[in-house]
Amino acid sequence: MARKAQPAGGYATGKDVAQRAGVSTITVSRVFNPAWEGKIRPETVERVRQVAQELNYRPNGVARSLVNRRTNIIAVVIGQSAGFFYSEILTDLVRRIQKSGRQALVFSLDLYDNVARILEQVAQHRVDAVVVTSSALRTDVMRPLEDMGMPVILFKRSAEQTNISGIWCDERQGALLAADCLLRTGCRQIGIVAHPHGGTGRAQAFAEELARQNITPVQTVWGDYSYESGQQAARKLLTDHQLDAIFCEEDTMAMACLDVARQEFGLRVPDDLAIIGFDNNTAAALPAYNITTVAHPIVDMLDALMEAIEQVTCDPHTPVRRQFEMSLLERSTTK
Amino acid sequence: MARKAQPAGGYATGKDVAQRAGVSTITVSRVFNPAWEGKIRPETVERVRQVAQELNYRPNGVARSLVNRRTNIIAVVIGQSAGFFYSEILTDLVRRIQKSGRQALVFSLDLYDNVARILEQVAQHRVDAVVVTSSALRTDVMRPLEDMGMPVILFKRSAEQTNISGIWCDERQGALLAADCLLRTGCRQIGIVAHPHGGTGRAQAFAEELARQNITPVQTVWGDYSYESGQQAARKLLTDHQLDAIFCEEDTMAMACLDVARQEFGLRVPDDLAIIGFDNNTAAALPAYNITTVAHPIVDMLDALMEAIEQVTCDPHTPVRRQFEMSLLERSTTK
DNA sequence: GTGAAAGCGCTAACAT
DNA sequence: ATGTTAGCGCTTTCAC
Repeated sequence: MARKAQPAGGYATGKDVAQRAGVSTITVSRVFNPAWEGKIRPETVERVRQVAQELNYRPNGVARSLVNRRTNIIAVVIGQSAGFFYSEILTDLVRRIQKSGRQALVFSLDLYDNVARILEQVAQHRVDAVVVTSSALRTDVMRPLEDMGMPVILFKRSAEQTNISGIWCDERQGALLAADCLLRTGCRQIGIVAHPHGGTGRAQAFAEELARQNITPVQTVWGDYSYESGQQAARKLLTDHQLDAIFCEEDTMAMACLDVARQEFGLRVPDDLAIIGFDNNTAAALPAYNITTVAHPIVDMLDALMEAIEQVTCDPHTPVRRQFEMSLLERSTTK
Repeated sequence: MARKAQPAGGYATGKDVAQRAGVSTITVSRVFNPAWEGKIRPETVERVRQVAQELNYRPNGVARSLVNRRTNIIAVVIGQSAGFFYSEILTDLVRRIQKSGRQALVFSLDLYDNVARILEQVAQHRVDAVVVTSSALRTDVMRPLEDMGMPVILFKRSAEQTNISGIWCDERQGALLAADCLLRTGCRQIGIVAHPHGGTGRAQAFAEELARQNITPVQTVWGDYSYESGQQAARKLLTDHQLDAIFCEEDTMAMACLDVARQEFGLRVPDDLAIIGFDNNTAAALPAYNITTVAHPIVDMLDALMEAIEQVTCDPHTPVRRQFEMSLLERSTTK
């Protein structure tokens, strides 16, 4: 095979192909550009393709991006408290992006301190848009990107306080659904597991709704969306009080509560204790958990996101903003 | 703020900064190049940085890549039967890549037919290396990349039949561990859930080890690594036969077996039925499942992968190949 | 310490 | 239907 036909060190270029095929570089360019389909003499196309194959030539996407001022790359920034939820969303999102003819450059934030550096990398890459799913990220951190004029789309995190593009849910409304469910089924001694600066306002909205019905949450304890923090939260709540319900700001913590309640406190769920989570993780839907939870209409949201990407890559200066409603999935941890 | 100082439509360039700072473009380039740190008069640096900030200037990574012949991007190709396993690996991997100063361009394969097209995109992007974790991908599909001279590293999938770079496990040895465990604890009526063309040889090695001890598996049924396929497999096995153990080629299916055995057949695990999985999913480790499983030394493997990336980006023509041993995590689904 | 010229690989605009 | 010219934004010589 003609494996070694390229110039040492690098890849074959359009010029290499052009010379060997006896045409100009622009002709090679056109052969590999769908827009010129059919506007080049078939035998020329044939010859160019032939030589290209011999040389293992592929158009250099980097050079193309430079000229076209479009990379066809979407940056996807995911948060550190990924848990089960974001990693699922991630693969879905990547597939959608791929299907739209683009590619996903994925960034994962684990610590606060390097966020600026990472966003700096995003900025330098001249991606066509940035999708941010990390709810732990304060919006002002994204200012450098916005100031550059790089389109930012917040996904599945509140964008209410800003005028950036965003696809999010009315999480207060979701929290109301949870509160209603518990109150409706007779729960009165209610504990809450919340993130100290989750910024989602889920627990707050939940507590407010209880208050409207003259119920005060027995206790609120903190968790960081990890399974372990959920365990500790549950131990604390169930040791200190005689509860009949726990509301968790996130499913992974709800799963931990369920395990602790059953295995460590011998409670029957939902008879002795009801548990409601938030987010509809894949894992929470497993039969051994089957957690009642407040769910995002994730498919619709992804549809909206892809539309937003399409829009925003055409006109970066008009933000696309859509809010969705949440729904309650009543499974087996509530009556 | 000087938000609108850029030329219409695009981003500020080094030239823009140079003009406004009264220097040449090359000086701007140097100010933003770490290698020139300290070799430029501090007041020049100061002035350039000042103007750059006013203009929201960032060096154009695309242009840099074109000149440097390095994108600092690693392509990561993940398979369709992602389940819980790959999505976790993915976020870990992305973080590692990030920490090494590179970025991850993620591709997800869902259907067989567009694989070639997707790999074509990978090829055009001039990524510094390609990491392939999809075990459903036949190695010959990667030939175009290799022929181009683009470094491919197989990760967590057998690379034994090839001479491509790879980081993988001795899955036969892993399967032996599972077989030993079941036989040692007195299991004799053993069912198997395998992937018809998983190509991992896990079930085969498992069966061979049983044979060495004069045991024949009662039945082998097929699953595609999904939870649902695991359910069906379990129903079939447990309806047809009186088993005392099931070996699953993958954890998600083992979880399904556990649920079906407990909830639909009223079996006690591990007393009535032992279950062993493979891969050590995060979900399989949850207390409500706590599946005994054959695990990859995933941290070591990621370390090795990052080393391999480092190597291969320097010298693309010397493959880096390492095989690891697997270990048995005895949890609560075996005696 | 800084600059001028050339070129990375490609394509838009204008020829022919 | 194909070629020429110029330039995308940056960096690498080689000068000064």
